[in-house]
Amino acid sequence: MLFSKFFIPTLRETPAEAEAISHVLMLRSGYVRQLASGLYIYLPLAWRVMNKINKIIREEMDAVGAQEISMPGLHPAEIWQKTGRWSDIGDEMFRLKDRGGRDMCLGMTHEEIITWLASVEIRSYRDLPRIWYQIQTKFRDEARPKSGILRTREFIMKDSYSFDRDEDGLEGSYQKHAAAYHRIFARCGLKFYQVQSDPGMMGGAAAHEFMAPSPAGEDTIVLCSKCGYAANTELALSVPPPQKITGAENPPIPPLTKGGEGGLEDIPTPDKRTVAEVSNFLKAHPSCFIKSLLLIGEDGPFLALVRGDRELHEKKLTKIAGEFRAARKDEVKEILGVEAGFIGPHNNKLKKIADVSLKEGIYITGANREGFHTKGIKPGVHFEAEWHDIHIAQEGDKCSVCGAEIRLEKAIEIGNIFKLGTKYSRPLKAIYLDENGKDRTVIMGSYGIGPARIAAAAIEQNHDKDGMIWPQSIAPFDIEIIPLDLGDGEIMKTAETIYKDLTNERVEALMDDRPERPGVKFKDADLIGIPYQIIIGKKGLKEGFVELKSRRTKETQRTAPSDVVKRVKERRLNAS
RNA sequence: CGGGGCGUAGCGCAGUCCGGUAGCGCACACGGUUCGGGACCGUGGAGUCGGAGGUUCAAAUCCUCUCGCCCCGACCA
Repeated sequence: MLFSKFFIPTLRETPAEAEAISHVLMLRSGYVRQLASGLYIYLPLAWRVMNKINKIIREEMDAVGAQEISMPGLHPAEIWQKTGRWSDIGDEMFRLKDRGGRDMCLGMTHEEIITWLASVEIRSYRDLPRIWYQIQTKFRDEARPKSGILRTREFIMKDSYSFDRDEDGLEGSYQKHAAAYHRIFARCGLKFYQVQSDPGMMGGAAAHEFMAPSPAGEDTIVLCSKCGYAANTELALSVPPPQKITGAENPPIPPLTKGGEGGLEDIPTPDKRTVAEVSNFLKAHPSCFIKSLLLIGEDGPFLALVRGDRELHEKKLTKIAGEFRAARKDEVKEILGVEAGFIGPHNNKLKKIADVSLKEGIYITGANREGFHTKGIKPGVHFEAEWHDIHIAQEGDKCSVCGAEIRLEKAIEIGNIFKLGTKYSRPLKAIYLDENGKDRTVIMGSYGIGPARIAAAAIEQNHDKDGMIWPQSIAPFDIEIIPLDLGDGEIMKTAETIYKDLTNERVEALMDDRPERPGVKFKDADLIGIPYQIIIGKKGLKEGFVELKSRRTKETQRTAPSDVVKRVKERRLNAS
């Protein structure tokens, strides 16, 4: 391909609206243009990358026996009404009416549609198992599109769906997908983790996400390098380290009473309400405090208790206690008779859900008395509670499985796998007859990959100050040929010969035949990030060599023009 | 949906507080000199100042409304 004929509108300056590195680089190096918030045009370079990614996905999906189909992007409302999602899903679904006034929507995902197909076509246990997939556009009216192509309102997704006779079958399909996904992401040159995730509104029992670590990621994952525990913080368990009493000038230890048993002591803490304020005032570490949060649940008010140095995990608590909201100021006063800054778990009969980190230790909490905190609180002694892990895992916590220290990383979700069970097959009546002629509901799984996110993650993980550095497997071209002087007959003859030879060898080469100065060509080549460059200049040619340069390492190998094709092929083999 | 920021030439920005003929750099076109890491000189074209309404002799600038884009949070099937 000739650079002069190929549309690569590189930018010298960084566009103002871009923040994420992948976004900045994709704009600057002429890969994408933004049409509107969350809507992007993929220019030729980006589209080549997408096609390479999709090709890898197809190969690996086909290899586990999946079959590609294509479903409509426009759906009738009726089918979404049958599964209840027409009303469960809010503004995120694009809705419209056809000319006959029928409700329609743009597909955000295709569980309903594929299950409809299964319900019509799958009759017998002999028709199972099945895996069907497509690579197709989805529409979601995102509350906040962001980070370039990482979160958009229209995007391409590989989505596959498995249909099995029973749970064992589903487990098999699930593992097939997990294995295929590992191969896909590895082949795309990504660093990634498979982590436990929240099945959420998809319903069903188990779910995992595939996460590419990157500061641009929207998710945080918890990782244990000792036992391999890996989970999204939306559900990750962890064990906070013991409370820090040492060094405290005012430890939460209660004064001794006659019986030798620790009693409670109220200490004045005027106008000190937050953990930070009281901790500062009393010179005691935040882990010596109990944070008491008054919440209003479906069955009335209750207290959520977490240690002062940890945050309440609302999602975890919702799973335990159902929907809730924070109590308003006047409600706190009415229910506990005291301002929010001074409430504590003792002296009241409210239902309490406490974080497991509070099981050990002695604490300071609000005294349920204006301007006072109470010292010497022993959970289990001075108050009773239901115990659960309801804190957000954070750096410094220990692994809940093996006790080793965990670490947290930001990550981009590039794929997910869900065990759906019968959430869709039951309402849509995807039923088969088993060997005994008995009706059974098909067991389903759903599995997604975001090709654009693979591309963005690849850039986030592979770039330097000069631009992108594509993994060989998904690079838009294998190599860029850079003849430095178009006016020099020998340079051009050498460049054209190499270009032709590479093309004959099915190496995809981009030749920068523009009448630009060398500096411009070098800068653009580094920006667009093709993994290898062949630089052909007057000086080298005089001594009989061209330069084969690695974009990543910037290492340059002097090579005879006649050898360069061979060398390139060697490198490609090593890379894959 | 809550909080913040920004809309001026294709791109990056100044000018807005304090109203008075719309500017700079890059890019673009032409001529010349250059040619191994975003060259230099000269000439030139290009702007409904996001939009609507208002105040004023006069509005990019002040007021009201509105649209769009970005960032943080909420949400994320």
